Amino acid sequence: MATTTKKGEETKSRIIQAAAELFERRGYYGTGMNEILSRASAPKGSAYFHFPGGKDDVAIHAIQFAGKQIGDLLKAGLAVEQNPHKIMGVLVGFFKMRLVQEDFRCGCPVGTVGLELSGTDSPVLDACKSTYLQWSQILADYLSVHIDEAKAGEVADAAFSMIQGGLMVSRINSDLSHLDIVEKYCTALVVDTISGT
Amino acid sequence: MATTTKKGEETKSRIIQAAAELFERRGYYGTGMNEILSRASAPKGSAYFHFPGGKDDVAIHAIQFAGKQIGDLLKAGLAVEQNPHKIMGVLVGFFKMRLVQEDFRCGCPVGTVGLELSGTDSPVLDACKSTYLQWSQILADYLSVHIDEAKAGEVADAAFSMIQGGLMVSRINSDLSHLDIVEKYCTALVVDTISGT
DNA sequence: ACCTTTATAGACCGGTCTGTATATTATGTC
DNA sequence: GACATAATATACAGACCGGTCTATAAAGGT
Repeated sequence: MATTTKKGEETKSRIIQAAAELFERRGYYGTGMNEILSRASAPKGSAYFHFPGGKDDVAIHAIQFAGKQIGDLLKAGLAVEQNPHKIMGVLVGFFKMRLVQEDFRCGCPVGTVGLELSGTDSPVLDACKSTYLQWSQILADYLSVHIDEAKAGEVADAAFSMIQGGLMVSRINSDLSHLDIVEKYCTALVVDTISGT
Repeated sequence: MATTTKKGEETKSRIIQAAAELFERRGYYGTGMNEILSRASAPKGSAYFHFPGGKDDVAIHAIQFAGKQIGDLLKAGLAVEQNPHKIMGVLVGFFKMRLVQEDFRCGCPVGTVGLELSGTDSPVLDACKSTYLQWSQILADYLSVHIDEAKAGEVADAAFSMIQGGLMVSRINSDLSHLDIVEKYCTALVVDTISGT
């Protein structure tokens, strides 16, 4: 009786992964269920079996999946690089690599969907919000080792906003220069803060 | 033999305005022609008469319209406030007001559409790019009065990215705090740059 | 007033959207 | 192997998509 089968779980995660990629590229409204399923090589019946809540259900899982993935990469990067002078280079460098690798068709897996749904009460938007919160917290935790907690949260939010903005503008312009500049001033912000200006 | 009528121009601009509002709220894919026309109280025949290029044609005009509108407001704000310590407060304050007034359902009329179409060769994306360029240039021109031109361009791009990022994050979170922090650090950036740190 | 052009009006087209229904096939337990 | 359930497969439904078409109405020039 029961217990989910291995094949079922694989199909489910294939759908989530395909959805995450497409939502990141073209947003919520620009991505169709049929396209997701075609990319995941899964039939419609499987989708609505694994995700009875429909497109929203898929989108929530996709956002959470992508959010955790990037969150883990951020944590890993921060753990490796202890030098505050270089830490922003690591973070921004990670996003620059993503941009180039995917020909500026992706960047942040949350931003586009979040903007499209902003101001609504969609549960998908809630998933976007909590993903942002997670990422900010990771950065704040790192900074709180060097400075007091309140200041760390503020600087983390500032750096997070800057990176998000640079990522968006660079992506739209198909040009890394904005992200380069953000990296530079973000580094200055962190260094100045830690050295106590 | 020719000369466009007044009524025609009014319909056309009503369509552009309705489109600009909807594209800003829900992006390119989330906005339908029928919805635009219903909001503009215009029939389909008028739309495809004034915009033979279809949805893309409407979107380009909408982006350009909204871009010029905001550009003019930026110019006006910068002209009134000559104190560099306050200038970022003026700019960010303008966007904060927009967010609150529209219940976080709008923010930047270019960002969402730009992200959805990023990495494509859509002419709509081109309109987004050149709008961003215009805005950056306005800010750079203001700063170049106080500092040399190269530095002004760089700082303008940094401030522009920061504001865009804060605007996006604040909009998604339905919370002005990120934009508040961005305003603070953006002011510091401009002041430090002008005073020559 | 007449006639050309501009503009409006909306029915209509093929296609795609999300989601449902139902039949069939794997899968795991006993 | 029998049996229940997990999972797949696909046809289908109704709404909506962007866009075309033709007919009609308003406006301007002479």
